[in-house]
Amino acid sequence: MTVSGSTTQGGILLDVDYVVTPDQKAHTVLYLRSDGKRTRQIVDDFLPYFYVDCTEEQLQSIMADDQVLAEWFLYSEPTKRILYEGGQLQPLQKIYGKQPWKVPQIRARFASRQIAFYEADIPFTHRFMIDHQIKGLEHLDLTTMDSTQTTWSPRVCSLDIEINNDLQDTFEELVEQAAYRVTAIGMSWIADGKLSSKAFILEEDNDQAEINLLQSIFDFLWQEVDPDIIVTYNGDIFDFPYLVKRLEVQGIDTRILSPYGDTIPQPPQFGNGWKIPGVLIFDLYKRTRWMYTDDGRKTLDSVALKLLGEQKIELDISHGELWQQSLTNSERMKTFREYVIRDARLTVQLWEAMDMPQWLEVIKICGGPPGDAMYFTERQAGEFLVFQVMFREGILIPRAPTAAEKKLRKKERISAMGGFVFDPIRDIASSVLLCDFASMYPTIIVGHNIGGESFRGAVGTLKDRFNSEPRTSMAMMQEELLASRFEVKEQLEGAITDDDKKRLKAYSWAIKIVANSTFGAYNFIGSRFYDTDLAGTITGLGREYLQTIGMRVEEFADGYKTIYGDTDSVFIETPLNEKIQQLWEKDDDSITHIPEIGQLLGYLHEGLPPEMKLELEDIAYRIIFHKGAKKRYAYVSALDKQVYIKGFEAIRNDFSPFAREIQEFAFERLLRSGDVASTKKEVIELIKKMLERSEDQIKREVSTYGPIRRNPAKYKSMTPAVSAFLHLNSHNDGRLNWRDYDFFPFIIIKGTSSQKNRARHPDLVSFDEIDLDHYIEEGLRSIGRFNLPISLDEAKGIEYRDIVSYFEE
DNA sequence: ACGTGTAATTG
DNA sequence: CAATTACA
Repeated sequence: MTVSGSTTQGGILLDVDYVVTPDQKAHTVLYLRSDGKRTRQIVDDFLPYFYVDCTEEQLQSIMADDQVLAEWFLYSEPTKRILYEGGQLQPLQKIYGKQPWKVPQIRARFASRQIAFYEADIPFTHRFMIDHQIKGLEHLDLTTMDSTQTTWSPRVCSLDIEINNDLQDTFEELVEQAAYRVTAIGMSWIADGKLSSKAFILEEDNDQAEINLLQSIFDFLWQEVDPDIIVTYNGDIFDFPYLVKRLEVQGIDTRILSPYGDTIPQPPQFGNGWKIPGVLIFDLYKRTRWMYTDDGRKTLDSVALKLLGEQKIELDISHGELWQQSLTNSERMKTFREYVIRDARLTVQLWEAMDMPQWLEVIKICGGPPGDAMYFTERQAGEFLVFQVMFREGILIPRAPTAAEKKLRKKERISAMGGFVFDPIRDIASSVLLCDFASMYPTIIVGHNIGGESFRGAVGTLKDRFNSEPRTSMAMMQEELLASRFEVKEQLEGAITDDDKKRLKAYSWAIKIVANSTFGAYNFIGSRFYDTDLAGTITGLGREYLQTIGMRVEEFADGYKTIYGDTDSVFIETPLNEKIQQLWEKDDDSITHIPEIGQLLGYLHEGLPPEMKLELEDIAYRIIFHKGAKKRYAYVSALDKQVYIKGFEAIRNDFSPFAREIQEFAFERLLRSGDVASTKKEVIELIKKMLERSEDQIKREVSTYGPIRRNPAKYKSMTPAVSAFLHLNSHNDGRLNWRDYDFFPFIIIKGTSSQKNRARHPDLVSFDEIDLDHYIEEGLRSIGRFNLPISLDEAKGIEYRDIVSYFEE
């Protein structure tokens, strides 16, 4: 390992990239933040390689008659690696070569000779991270190539451009020509916890002024702000492509967009975003999918309103016109400046509000190159950590499936069975222990040494399907994650400052994400680790353990009963009424020592692998089930006295807030009082009061959101939300685009025909049109389902318009 | 573009 | 019944 021309001992690894030398060799570029300064280092002796299953002699004779191969090839070495499937040690040739991008072409020459190859589909920069066992965004020592954990936090800066246009065109149309002047650029950045903003505004309407503006912006960005991360809102489809194009139009070298001034920005590839070597870039819009906003859209304003609570500033004219007026009117200039700064500030504030710092923790844990890992899915992050462990242990990373293989998998797949769910045996119960397995599937994987290396096949007893040697990569990875999560939890208990707590919580969250995401990969057709038999064995073990626990509860002592459970949880009814009553009456939420609980948990742990831990999650003073329906319950905690609702309509976003409030109130009253008759009265009182609210408030509360997932024409069965969109669109001459909405708000208006004919956008509904009966019934219907006699008929004593007339008839 | 299990509504 | 959704 040689770092050529190294001027530094090391630093925070911001990203990895590579350049090609004139003799067609790949040199790795490490981008670092070293003692606060930006620096890059070249590694000149890390080469692309992969493994082939043949002898040295074979390799030589192939090389002799294959010109393409010989040209790429540099040297080879005999080696041994463990095969992922079956875990056998295999002698192989490790072959090194020149250009990384030629690997697919080179491996094909072995495939055509029926020679097996391995790890020929790991991208070069990924290979670098894995082979050096290093982590991004952590401190990298260049002399030892070791990563160490730091508490470093990046400098984040937002970038937002304005152009002289009324934005009637689509982003694509604007970018196509880049015909309009850049009139302003806003930046907002956080350094040492302090937020600063700056607006650069074009003050004259001529080319030279625009050129000067564009140049000064990047001087300022790289000299003064010096960001590690540039964050935008829609920057991938607008700000970056527009800027690059506009720089070209004005004859400015696009390399000013690089902190080193010598590389050009790279457009998105494989679903990534724009890249500028040396700085990380992220478009926040990418993470707003399926976010609930008030108007159902995902503009910066809608998302900022939702997450930052900041109201939109309404402009009476377009951005372009505002800029034009600002050239001669200082008041307008002030407004324009405020507007530019505001958008930049909101964008940088969203970075935190959208929990992006937490995702940086995932990047650190998984060890992927930060520029790519920024765009990883949770599964990809989990898999990358497995790659890191596999390399360390000398196990070959399985090949990614081709498109054809994925298609075949989809066709032939027999999905693994999932978790087991108990039928609730009560409508209502008290003194119930809510227990669950901590990280159930990860602990099963560790406890049984599960993985492709040890799997003997889906035959025989579940517990006997895995060899104990070799230790699998998945089990090792999960074991390490469980240990570090345990460590973080201990640190968290000792943490004093809010900053430390926040950092540790983010880290703990990230570990959990990475651990949990890998199990699902076994059942995912796109994964390298796809194996439904293996997945089925894990879930099968889970079902076995859960059912055993369920039975053991009742063997423990009289009065203990399993009344419900789902996948990794058991709800245990106990005879501890007096002690739990005492807990309930205590003001704080600490657990008074109840020896029976400890004894029960001890009893339940007998026979479990040591890694598996059944934990007491909460104690329900009272709990309600809808008998016969799984995954639905509500309880009040004897510890923190809060009401928790799971699965019911009261927490479902496809029910109106109006109906949800009715159900939530009913649960709240019933759980606390335990009295059906008084609850019933109180619910009726509540509905009366709700109907006395202002028309505006009621209208807001009956507005419900439904998703628009595809082109409305492609729906076989029209949902109210889609039909409300079509209705609104017909009032806008068909100009609306369904893609602008993730969730579309609608209100059902009075009438007798089907809902799809009565769904309207709230703006097109007057209060008198609202079908209030529909919404009251929605609320009452869900209460009626408690199996507790609060029926619809009884509740019809409510006095209000239509129901009054119903009684008069 | 991690997984399965489940309940509910609409037409 | 199928289609659709959102939850655990």
